Amino acid sequence: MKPKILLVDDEIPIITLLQYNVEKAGFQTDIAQTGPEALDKAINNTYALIILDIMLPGIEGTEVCRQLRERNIDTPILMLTAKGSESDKVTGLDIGADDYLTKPFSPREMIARVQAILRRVTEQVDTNQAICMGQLTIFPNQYEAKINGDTLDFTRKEFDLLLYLAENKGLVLSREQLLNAIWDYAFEGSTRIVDVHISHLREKIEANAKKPRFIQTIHGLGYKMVSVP
Amino acid sequence: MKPKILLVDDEIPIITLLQYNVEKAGFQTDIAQTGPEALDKAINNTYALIILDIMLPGIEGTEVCRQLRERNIDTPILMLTAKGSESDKVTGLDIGADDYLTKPFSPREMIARVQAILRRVTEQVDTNQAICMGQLTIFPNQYEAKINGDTLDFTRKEFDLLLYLAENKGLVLSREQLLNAIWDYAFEGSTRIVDVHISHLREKIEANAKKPRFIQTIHGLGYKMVSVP
DNA sequence: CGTGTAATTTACAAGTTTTTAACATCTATT
DNA sequence: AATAGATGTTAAAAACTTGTAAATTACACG
Repeated sequence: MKPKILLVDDEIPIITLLQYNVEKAGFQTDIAQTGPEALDKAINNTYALIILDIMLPGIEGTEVCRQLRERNIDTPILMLTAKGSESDKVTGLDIGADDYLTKPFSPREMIARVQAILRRVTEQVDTNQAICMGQLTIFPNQYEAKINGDTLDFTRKEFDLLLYLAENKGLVLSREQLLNAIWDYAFEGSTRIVDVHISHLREKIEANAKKPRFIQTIHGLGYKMVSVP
Repeated sequence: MKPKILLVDDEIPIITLLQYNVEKAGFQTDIAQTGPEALDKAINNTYALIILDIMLPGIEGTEVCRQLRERNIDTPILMLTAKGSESDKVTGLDIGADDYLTKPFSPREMIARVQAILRRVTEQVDTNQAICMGQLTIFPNQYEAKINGDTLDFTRKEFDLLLYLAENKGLVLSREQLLNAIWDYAFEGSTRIVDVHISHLREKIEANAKKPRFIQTIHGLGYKMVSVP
C-alpha cells in the first residue's frame, strides 16, 4: 500500500499544487484546511508524513506541531514557511518539525525533501523484521516482543530462548539442543536451567492462560513452540 | 573550482547574453544549441545548473527536461519561456524544472534566480534536517538538541553518541558497536567509557525523570534509544 | 606553561540475571 | 493406584553487569 501524506494548508491553490505533485510521486494524500482539523486527523490516523503550513486559521502550524509532539506523535513533519526569515526556520525546527521548506518552492525540491525524510524513517523499518506468531510478535533487533500491542521485557537468556524456539517453531527441541544453541557449549551433567527459563518465559507470554499455549512440553523429549496455540 | 552551468538556446544572441552575464557572476559555462546536444552534454557532464530555453529545434526544452528527469538526472533546471502561454506549460510544474524565467528578462533577475536555485540546492545537502523523538529534537548539523524548546549543550563525544543512538532508535546497540561507530576503532580490552558517556547523556536529557527514559539499558547487551519513553 | 575543559580510567556499590538446589506436581507405565 | 522418572516452580546463592563519583590523563588555548 502506498504511504499516505497529510497536507495541511488553508489556501486551496497550494493544496492543489501539493496534492498533484505528492500523488504523482506515488503517495496517497489526505487534506486538512485548519489547525484543529489537522490535529484531529493526525491524531486519529497514521500518516507517513505531514506537510504543514505555518500560517493557518485558528491554530497556527507551529502550535499543531508542538501539540502533536507533546502527545508523543512522532509522525515526521515538513513545515512550509512563507517568509525566508531565519526566525521562522528556527521556530519551525524548535518545536519538533523534521525539516522546513520556504515558499515559493519547486515541486521537485519539495518531493526531494519528502523522500529524504521518509528515507531516514524507513531505513529503520528495514532492520525491524519481526517474527510473528499469532498474537505474539518478536523483534530480534530490538530485544523486544509484543503481545496484543503490549510490550514485553525479557532478560537476555529468556529472549535468546524465545527467539530460538520461535525460529524453529513447530519443531520439538530437546534440552540438549537448546543448551547447545543458547549456552554455546554443552553443559556437563544434568541441569534444570532450561526448564527454569521456560517457566519464566511462560509466565511472561502466557500470563492469562491456564495451559501452556505457545510453548508446549513434549514429555520425555523437550519443548516445542506453536504459532497458533 | 567554479561551478559550471550549461546554457541551452538556439539563438546565438541569447547565448551570448547569457554567457556574458553568467560568467561575469563567476561561473563557468558550456553551450548547447539543440535539444539532442543538450541532452548529450547534460547526461555526460556534471553541471551545477542548466539554463534551458523552451523553444528548441528538434526536441523541445520541456522534452529535454522530462527525459533528464526520467534518467534520474537531478541537475537543477531553469527554464526560459517566451510568453505567458509557454510559461503555462512550465507552471504546470510537472516536467521537473526548478524555476522558470519569462523572456525578455533582465540579466540581474536571471542571475538572482540562478543563485536562488543553487542556494536552495546546496542548502538542501545538509541543512535543517532534524531528528525528532517526542519532546526531544536533535539538530545534527548544529551540535545541539532541544527538549521542550530548551537548548541542551553537549560535548562532542556525548553528542556523537546521542546522534548515533537517535539515528538507530529502537535498535539495541552493543557497547562494541558504539565504540566502533563513535571511536572509529575497536578499543582493546574492556573499557567502561560508553557507560560513562551514557550516564552523562542521561543526566542531561532525562534530568527530571526517575527512570531512564529515552535511553534504555538492555542488560547484557547494550543500549537502545526509544522515541516514546 | 598554567588553566580549564573534555575524555578516559579506576574503583566500588548497587542492581540484575543466571544458576543451583529443593520440593511440589505431573505423566506414563505397570 | 503405586511408582519412578520427568517436569514445574520458587527462593536464595553465585556470577555477572551496570551506574556513577572521583581520580587521572589528554589536550587545546591563551
